Amino acid sequence: MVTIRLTNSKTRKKEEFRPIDPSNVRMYVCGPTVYDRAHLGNARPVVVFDTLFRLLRHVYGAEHVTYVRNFTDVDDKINAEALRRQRAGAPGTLEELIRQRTEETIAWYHADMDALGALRPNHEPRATEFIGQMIAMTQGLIDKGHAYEASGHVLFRVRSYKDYGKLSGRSVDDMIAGARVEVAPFKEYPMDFVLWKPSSGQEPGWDSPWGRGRPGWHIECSAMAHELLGESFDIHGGGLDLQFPHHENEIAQSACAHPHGDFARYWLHNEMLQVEGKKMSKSLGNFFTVRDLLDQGIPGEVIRFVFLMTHYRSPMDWTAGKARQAEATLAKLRARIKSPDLHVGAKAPDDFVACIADDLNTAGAMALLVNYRSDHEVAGALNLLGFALQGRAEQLPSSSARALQVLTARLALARTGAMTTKDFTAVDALKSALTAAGVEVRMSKEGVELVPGPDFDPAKLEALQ
RNA sequence: GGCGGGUUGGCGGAGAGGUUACGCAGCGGAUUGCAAAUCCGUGUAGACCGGUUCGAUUCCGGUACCCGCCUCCA
Repeated sequence: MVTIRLTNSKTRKKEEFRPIDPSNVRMYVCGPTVYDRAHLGNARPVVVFDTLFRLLRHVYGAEHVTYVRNFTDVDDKINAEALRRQRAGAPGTLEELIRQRTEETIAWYHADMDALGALRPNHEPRATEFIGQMIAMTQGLIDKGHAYEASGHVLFRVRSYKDYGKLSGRSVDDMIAGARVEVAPFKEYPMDFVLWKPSSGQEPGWDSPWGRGRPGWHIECSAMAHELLGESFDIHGGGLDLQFPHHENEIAQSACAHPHGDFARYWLHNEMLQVEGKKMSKSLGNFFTVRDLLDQGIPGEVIRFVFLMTHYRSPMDWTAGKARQAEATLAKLRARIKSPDLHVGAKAPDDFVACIADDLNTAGAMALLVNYRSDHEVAGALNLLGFALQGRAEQLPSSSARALQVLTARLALARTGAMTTKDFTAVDALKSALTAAGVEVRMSKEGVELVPGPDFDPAKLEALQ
């Protein structure tokens, strides 16, 4: 059995991973708020935890791992977008427009993350499907004295949980001293946070013991994790930005609601993404979505490869240069696998698995990968990381494949002739036309080989026939 | 202001208290009609200052700089 070691944010140490139940390893990862296209930063945790998911499946068996990632579909940004559409003349009630918006965003999200080669989690619960559980949990917290009702809101009583701040290494007093947010007047204590809040007529709402309202953000993850994974589960993941306050609040709620459970035993946080050395933000104008990159012709697997080149606990800098290098490296790796069909089920080499099992050291694993000499090792490693074995060349439409065959033969013939006549003008003309179509021309003693490159243009190629 | 993280060769980026990381680029060579691709060879880097040690880039302390979270955007 491979030993997996993970850096647990809870203890700040790299620890050996021991699942509660090896026949059902359970992981929860915070998913997106579905109000708009996922930006590149949203994709990092998806790729990181997809890698962990694949590793767990490799070690414990695919049917023995349960991965849950939620969709937050109750949020003021969604409401705002729906309202904007209604004002712009879109037909339907606000509720319908909200539903429409979340449905369409989830479809985008799926399409974009599929393109990155991320497996779908076993469960993708939507907050709106678990309102009942959230209300029950909130009521339970009130009953136990961990929460209170004030001005139509229900608030969590932070001082009732002694370990509050432990995960993020903050003391409650320090946070109050440095707080920059205005404190709502109905709070008993400045750090108390909302479990339930009232909804106006326009806002989506559900009936509750505290009137028509909607849940606060943090309670959904606690309620859904409990419902789908139980009082105690193995891994909870998300971006470092969520460590405080989101995860801190999840722990407080869950620990108080289910004092006999551990909630999550291992907490994993991925560092943030930057773009060309700077934080990606709308104000800096370097903000872009996964779809933007895909539309620019950067394949999803290249994005995935770039992400894996950096360890998940280091800030990752997205640069155009890295994308180019990743694309070239990936193409080279593929070129080594002469017969992809023979390696469909190839297992990753032991040292490769061990490297990834060591706190997801994907960057180190990449170094091993580029040095494997056998097809089978390369294929196994690519399989584990979720890369297809077939590159662009094998996925060509049949018309392009035929054109390549024809042109290979023609070039070889012209070259053989030129060898004797010493007149290479025709050969060179064909070669530059092929290069212009994005095809790499390889000529050696063994013969002629045409390899479509990243800029391959099937139309130009077929025109040459 | 509070809390956390980082600083490795031209670039990217790991591990390990003492032996070449690795990749890309560069340079030299082989090969090639010319190229490309490929193959071979080539780089003693570790922010700064102390400490521990026979020995530190790796451990400890401090300094500087950078970054993130605490605030809509992850």
